[in-house]
Amino acid sequence: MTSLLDNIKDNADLLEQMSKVMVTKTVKKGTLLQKKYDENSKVYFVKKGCLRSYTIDDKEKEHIFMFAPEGWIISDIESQVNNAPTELYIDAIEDSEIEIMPRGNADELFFAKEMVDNIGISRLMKRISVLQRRVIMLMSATALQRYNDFLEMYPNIVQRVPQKMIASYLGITPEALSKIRGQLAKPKK
Amino acid sequence: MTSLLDNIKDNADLLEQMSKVMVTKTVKKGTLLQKKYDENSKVYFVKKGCLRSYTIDDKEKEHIFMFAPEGWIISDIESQVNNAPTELYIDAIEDSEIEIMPRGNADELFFAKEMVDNIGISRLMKRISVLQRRVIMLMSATALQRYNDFLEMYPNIVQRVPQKMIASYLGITPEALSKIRGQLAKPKK
DNA sequence: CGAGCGCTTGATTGAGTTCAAAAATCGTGG
DNA sequence: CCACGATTTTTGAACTCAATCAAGCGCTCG
Repeated sequence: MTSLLDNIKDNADLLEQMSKVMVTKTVKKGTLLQKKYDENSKVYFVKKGCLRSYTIDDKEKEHIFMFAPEGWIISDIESQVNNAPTELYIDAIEDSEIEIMPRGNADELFFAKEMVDNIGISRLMKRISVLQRRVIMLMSATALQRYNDFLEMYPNIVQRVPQKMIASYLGITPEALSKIRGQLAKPKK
Repeated sequence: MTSLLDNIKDNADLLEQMSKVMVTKTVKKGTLLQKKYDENSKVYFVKKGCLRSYTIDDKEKEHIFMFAPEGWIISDIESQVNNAPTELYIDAIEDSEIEIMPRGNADELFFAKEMVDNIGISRLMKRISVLQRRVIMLMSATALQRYNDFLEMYPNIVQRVPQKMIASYLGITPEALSKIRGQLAKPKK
C-alpha cells in the first residue's frame, strides 16, 4: 500500500474529500511531529520510514508506546477518543514519508462508514489484540520473556531500531536489555 | 441499556437475525464461562453483575485483564481477530445476567456494518484508549501510582471486587497492595 | 580527529516478590 | 442468628530482579 487512500479508491466522493484534507510530507530522522499537550492530535500513515509514539515521565524517561514502520497508522487514540490534548509524543526515527490527517477530519472522515468498512474495524481490532498481548506480557512476563516475544513479533523492526528504544518499548532500561542480550549470546558452559 | 440489541432496535432485519443467535443466561458467582484454549471464543454482554477475563501464567498465578460490570462487553478479542483458540479465561465474579454471542456470529453479525456503526467503532476506540493508558501505566508508574489511577478510573468497581483481584489487575501481589493501602491509611504520624 | 552517543559491564540499591503465619471477614449450615 | 471453617487481608522477614549509578569502550558524523 502506498497511500492510505488506496483503501477507498472505489468511492470517488470520499476519495476526493479525503484528498483535500490529507497532507503528504517528507520528514527527516528526528523530526518531532507532535508533542504532549498539543491540542491538534493527528493521525499519521507511514508510507516510508518509521515513526514512534512515546511518553516522557516525571523522571524525564521515555517510554515507547509503539513503532510504526511502512504501512502502519500511528496516532494518539486516547486523545482522539476523549477529544483531549495529546498524551503522546510522535517523531520520526528514520527519514520518512508520511500522510497526515488533521484531527476533526479524522473524526468525520477517517471514521466515516466507508473508510471504516475498508480499513477501520480490522485495524482497530488488530490493534486491540496487540495491546491485549502487551498488557498480559507486561503483567506476567520477565524482561527476558518480553524480549523474546518482541523478537518473534517484530523481527524486522529489531534491526532498524537502536537497542535503547527496544528497551524503552519493553519497559526496561537499556542496561538491563544489554545484560539480557549478553546472557543470550553466551549460554555455553 | 438492558440489552445489547437496544443498539440496533431501529433495524428490524438485523435485530431479528441477532435475536436468533443471541442467548441470555443467568450465571452464579464463580461460573467459568470460557477457559484458555477453548476453540469457541464468545462475546459476552453483561446485563447485570460482573465478569472478568484473566490469564494464568506458568506459576499458576492469575492476571486479570479486565473487569466487565453492567453494560460492558467482554471477550477475547485477540482470539477473535486471529481466529485462534482462547488465551483468556472468563468467569463471573458476581451472580450475573449476560447475553452471549457465539463466535462466527460475532464475526458475521456483531461486526456487521449496522452493528458497528451503532456500537462498534466507539467502543473499540474507547477500549484502545483504555489499553493505551494501561500499557503506559504498567511501563512507567509505580504500584502506588497505578492503584491511585485505578481508584480514579473505576471508583465503582473497587468496592465490588476483592482486593486480591485488584492487585491482580494492577500487576502486583495482594501483599503488596495491602501494604500500599496500609501506607495510604496512615499518612499521619 | 575529536566529541558525543550508544552499548557494555560492574557495584549498589530498592520496589516488589515470596514465604510464612496471624488477624479479620465472609458465607454457609445448623 | 450464631458459629465455625474457609477465604481474604494484614504484617513481617528474607530475597530477587531490574533500576540506578558509574566508568570504560567503540563508533560515527560533523
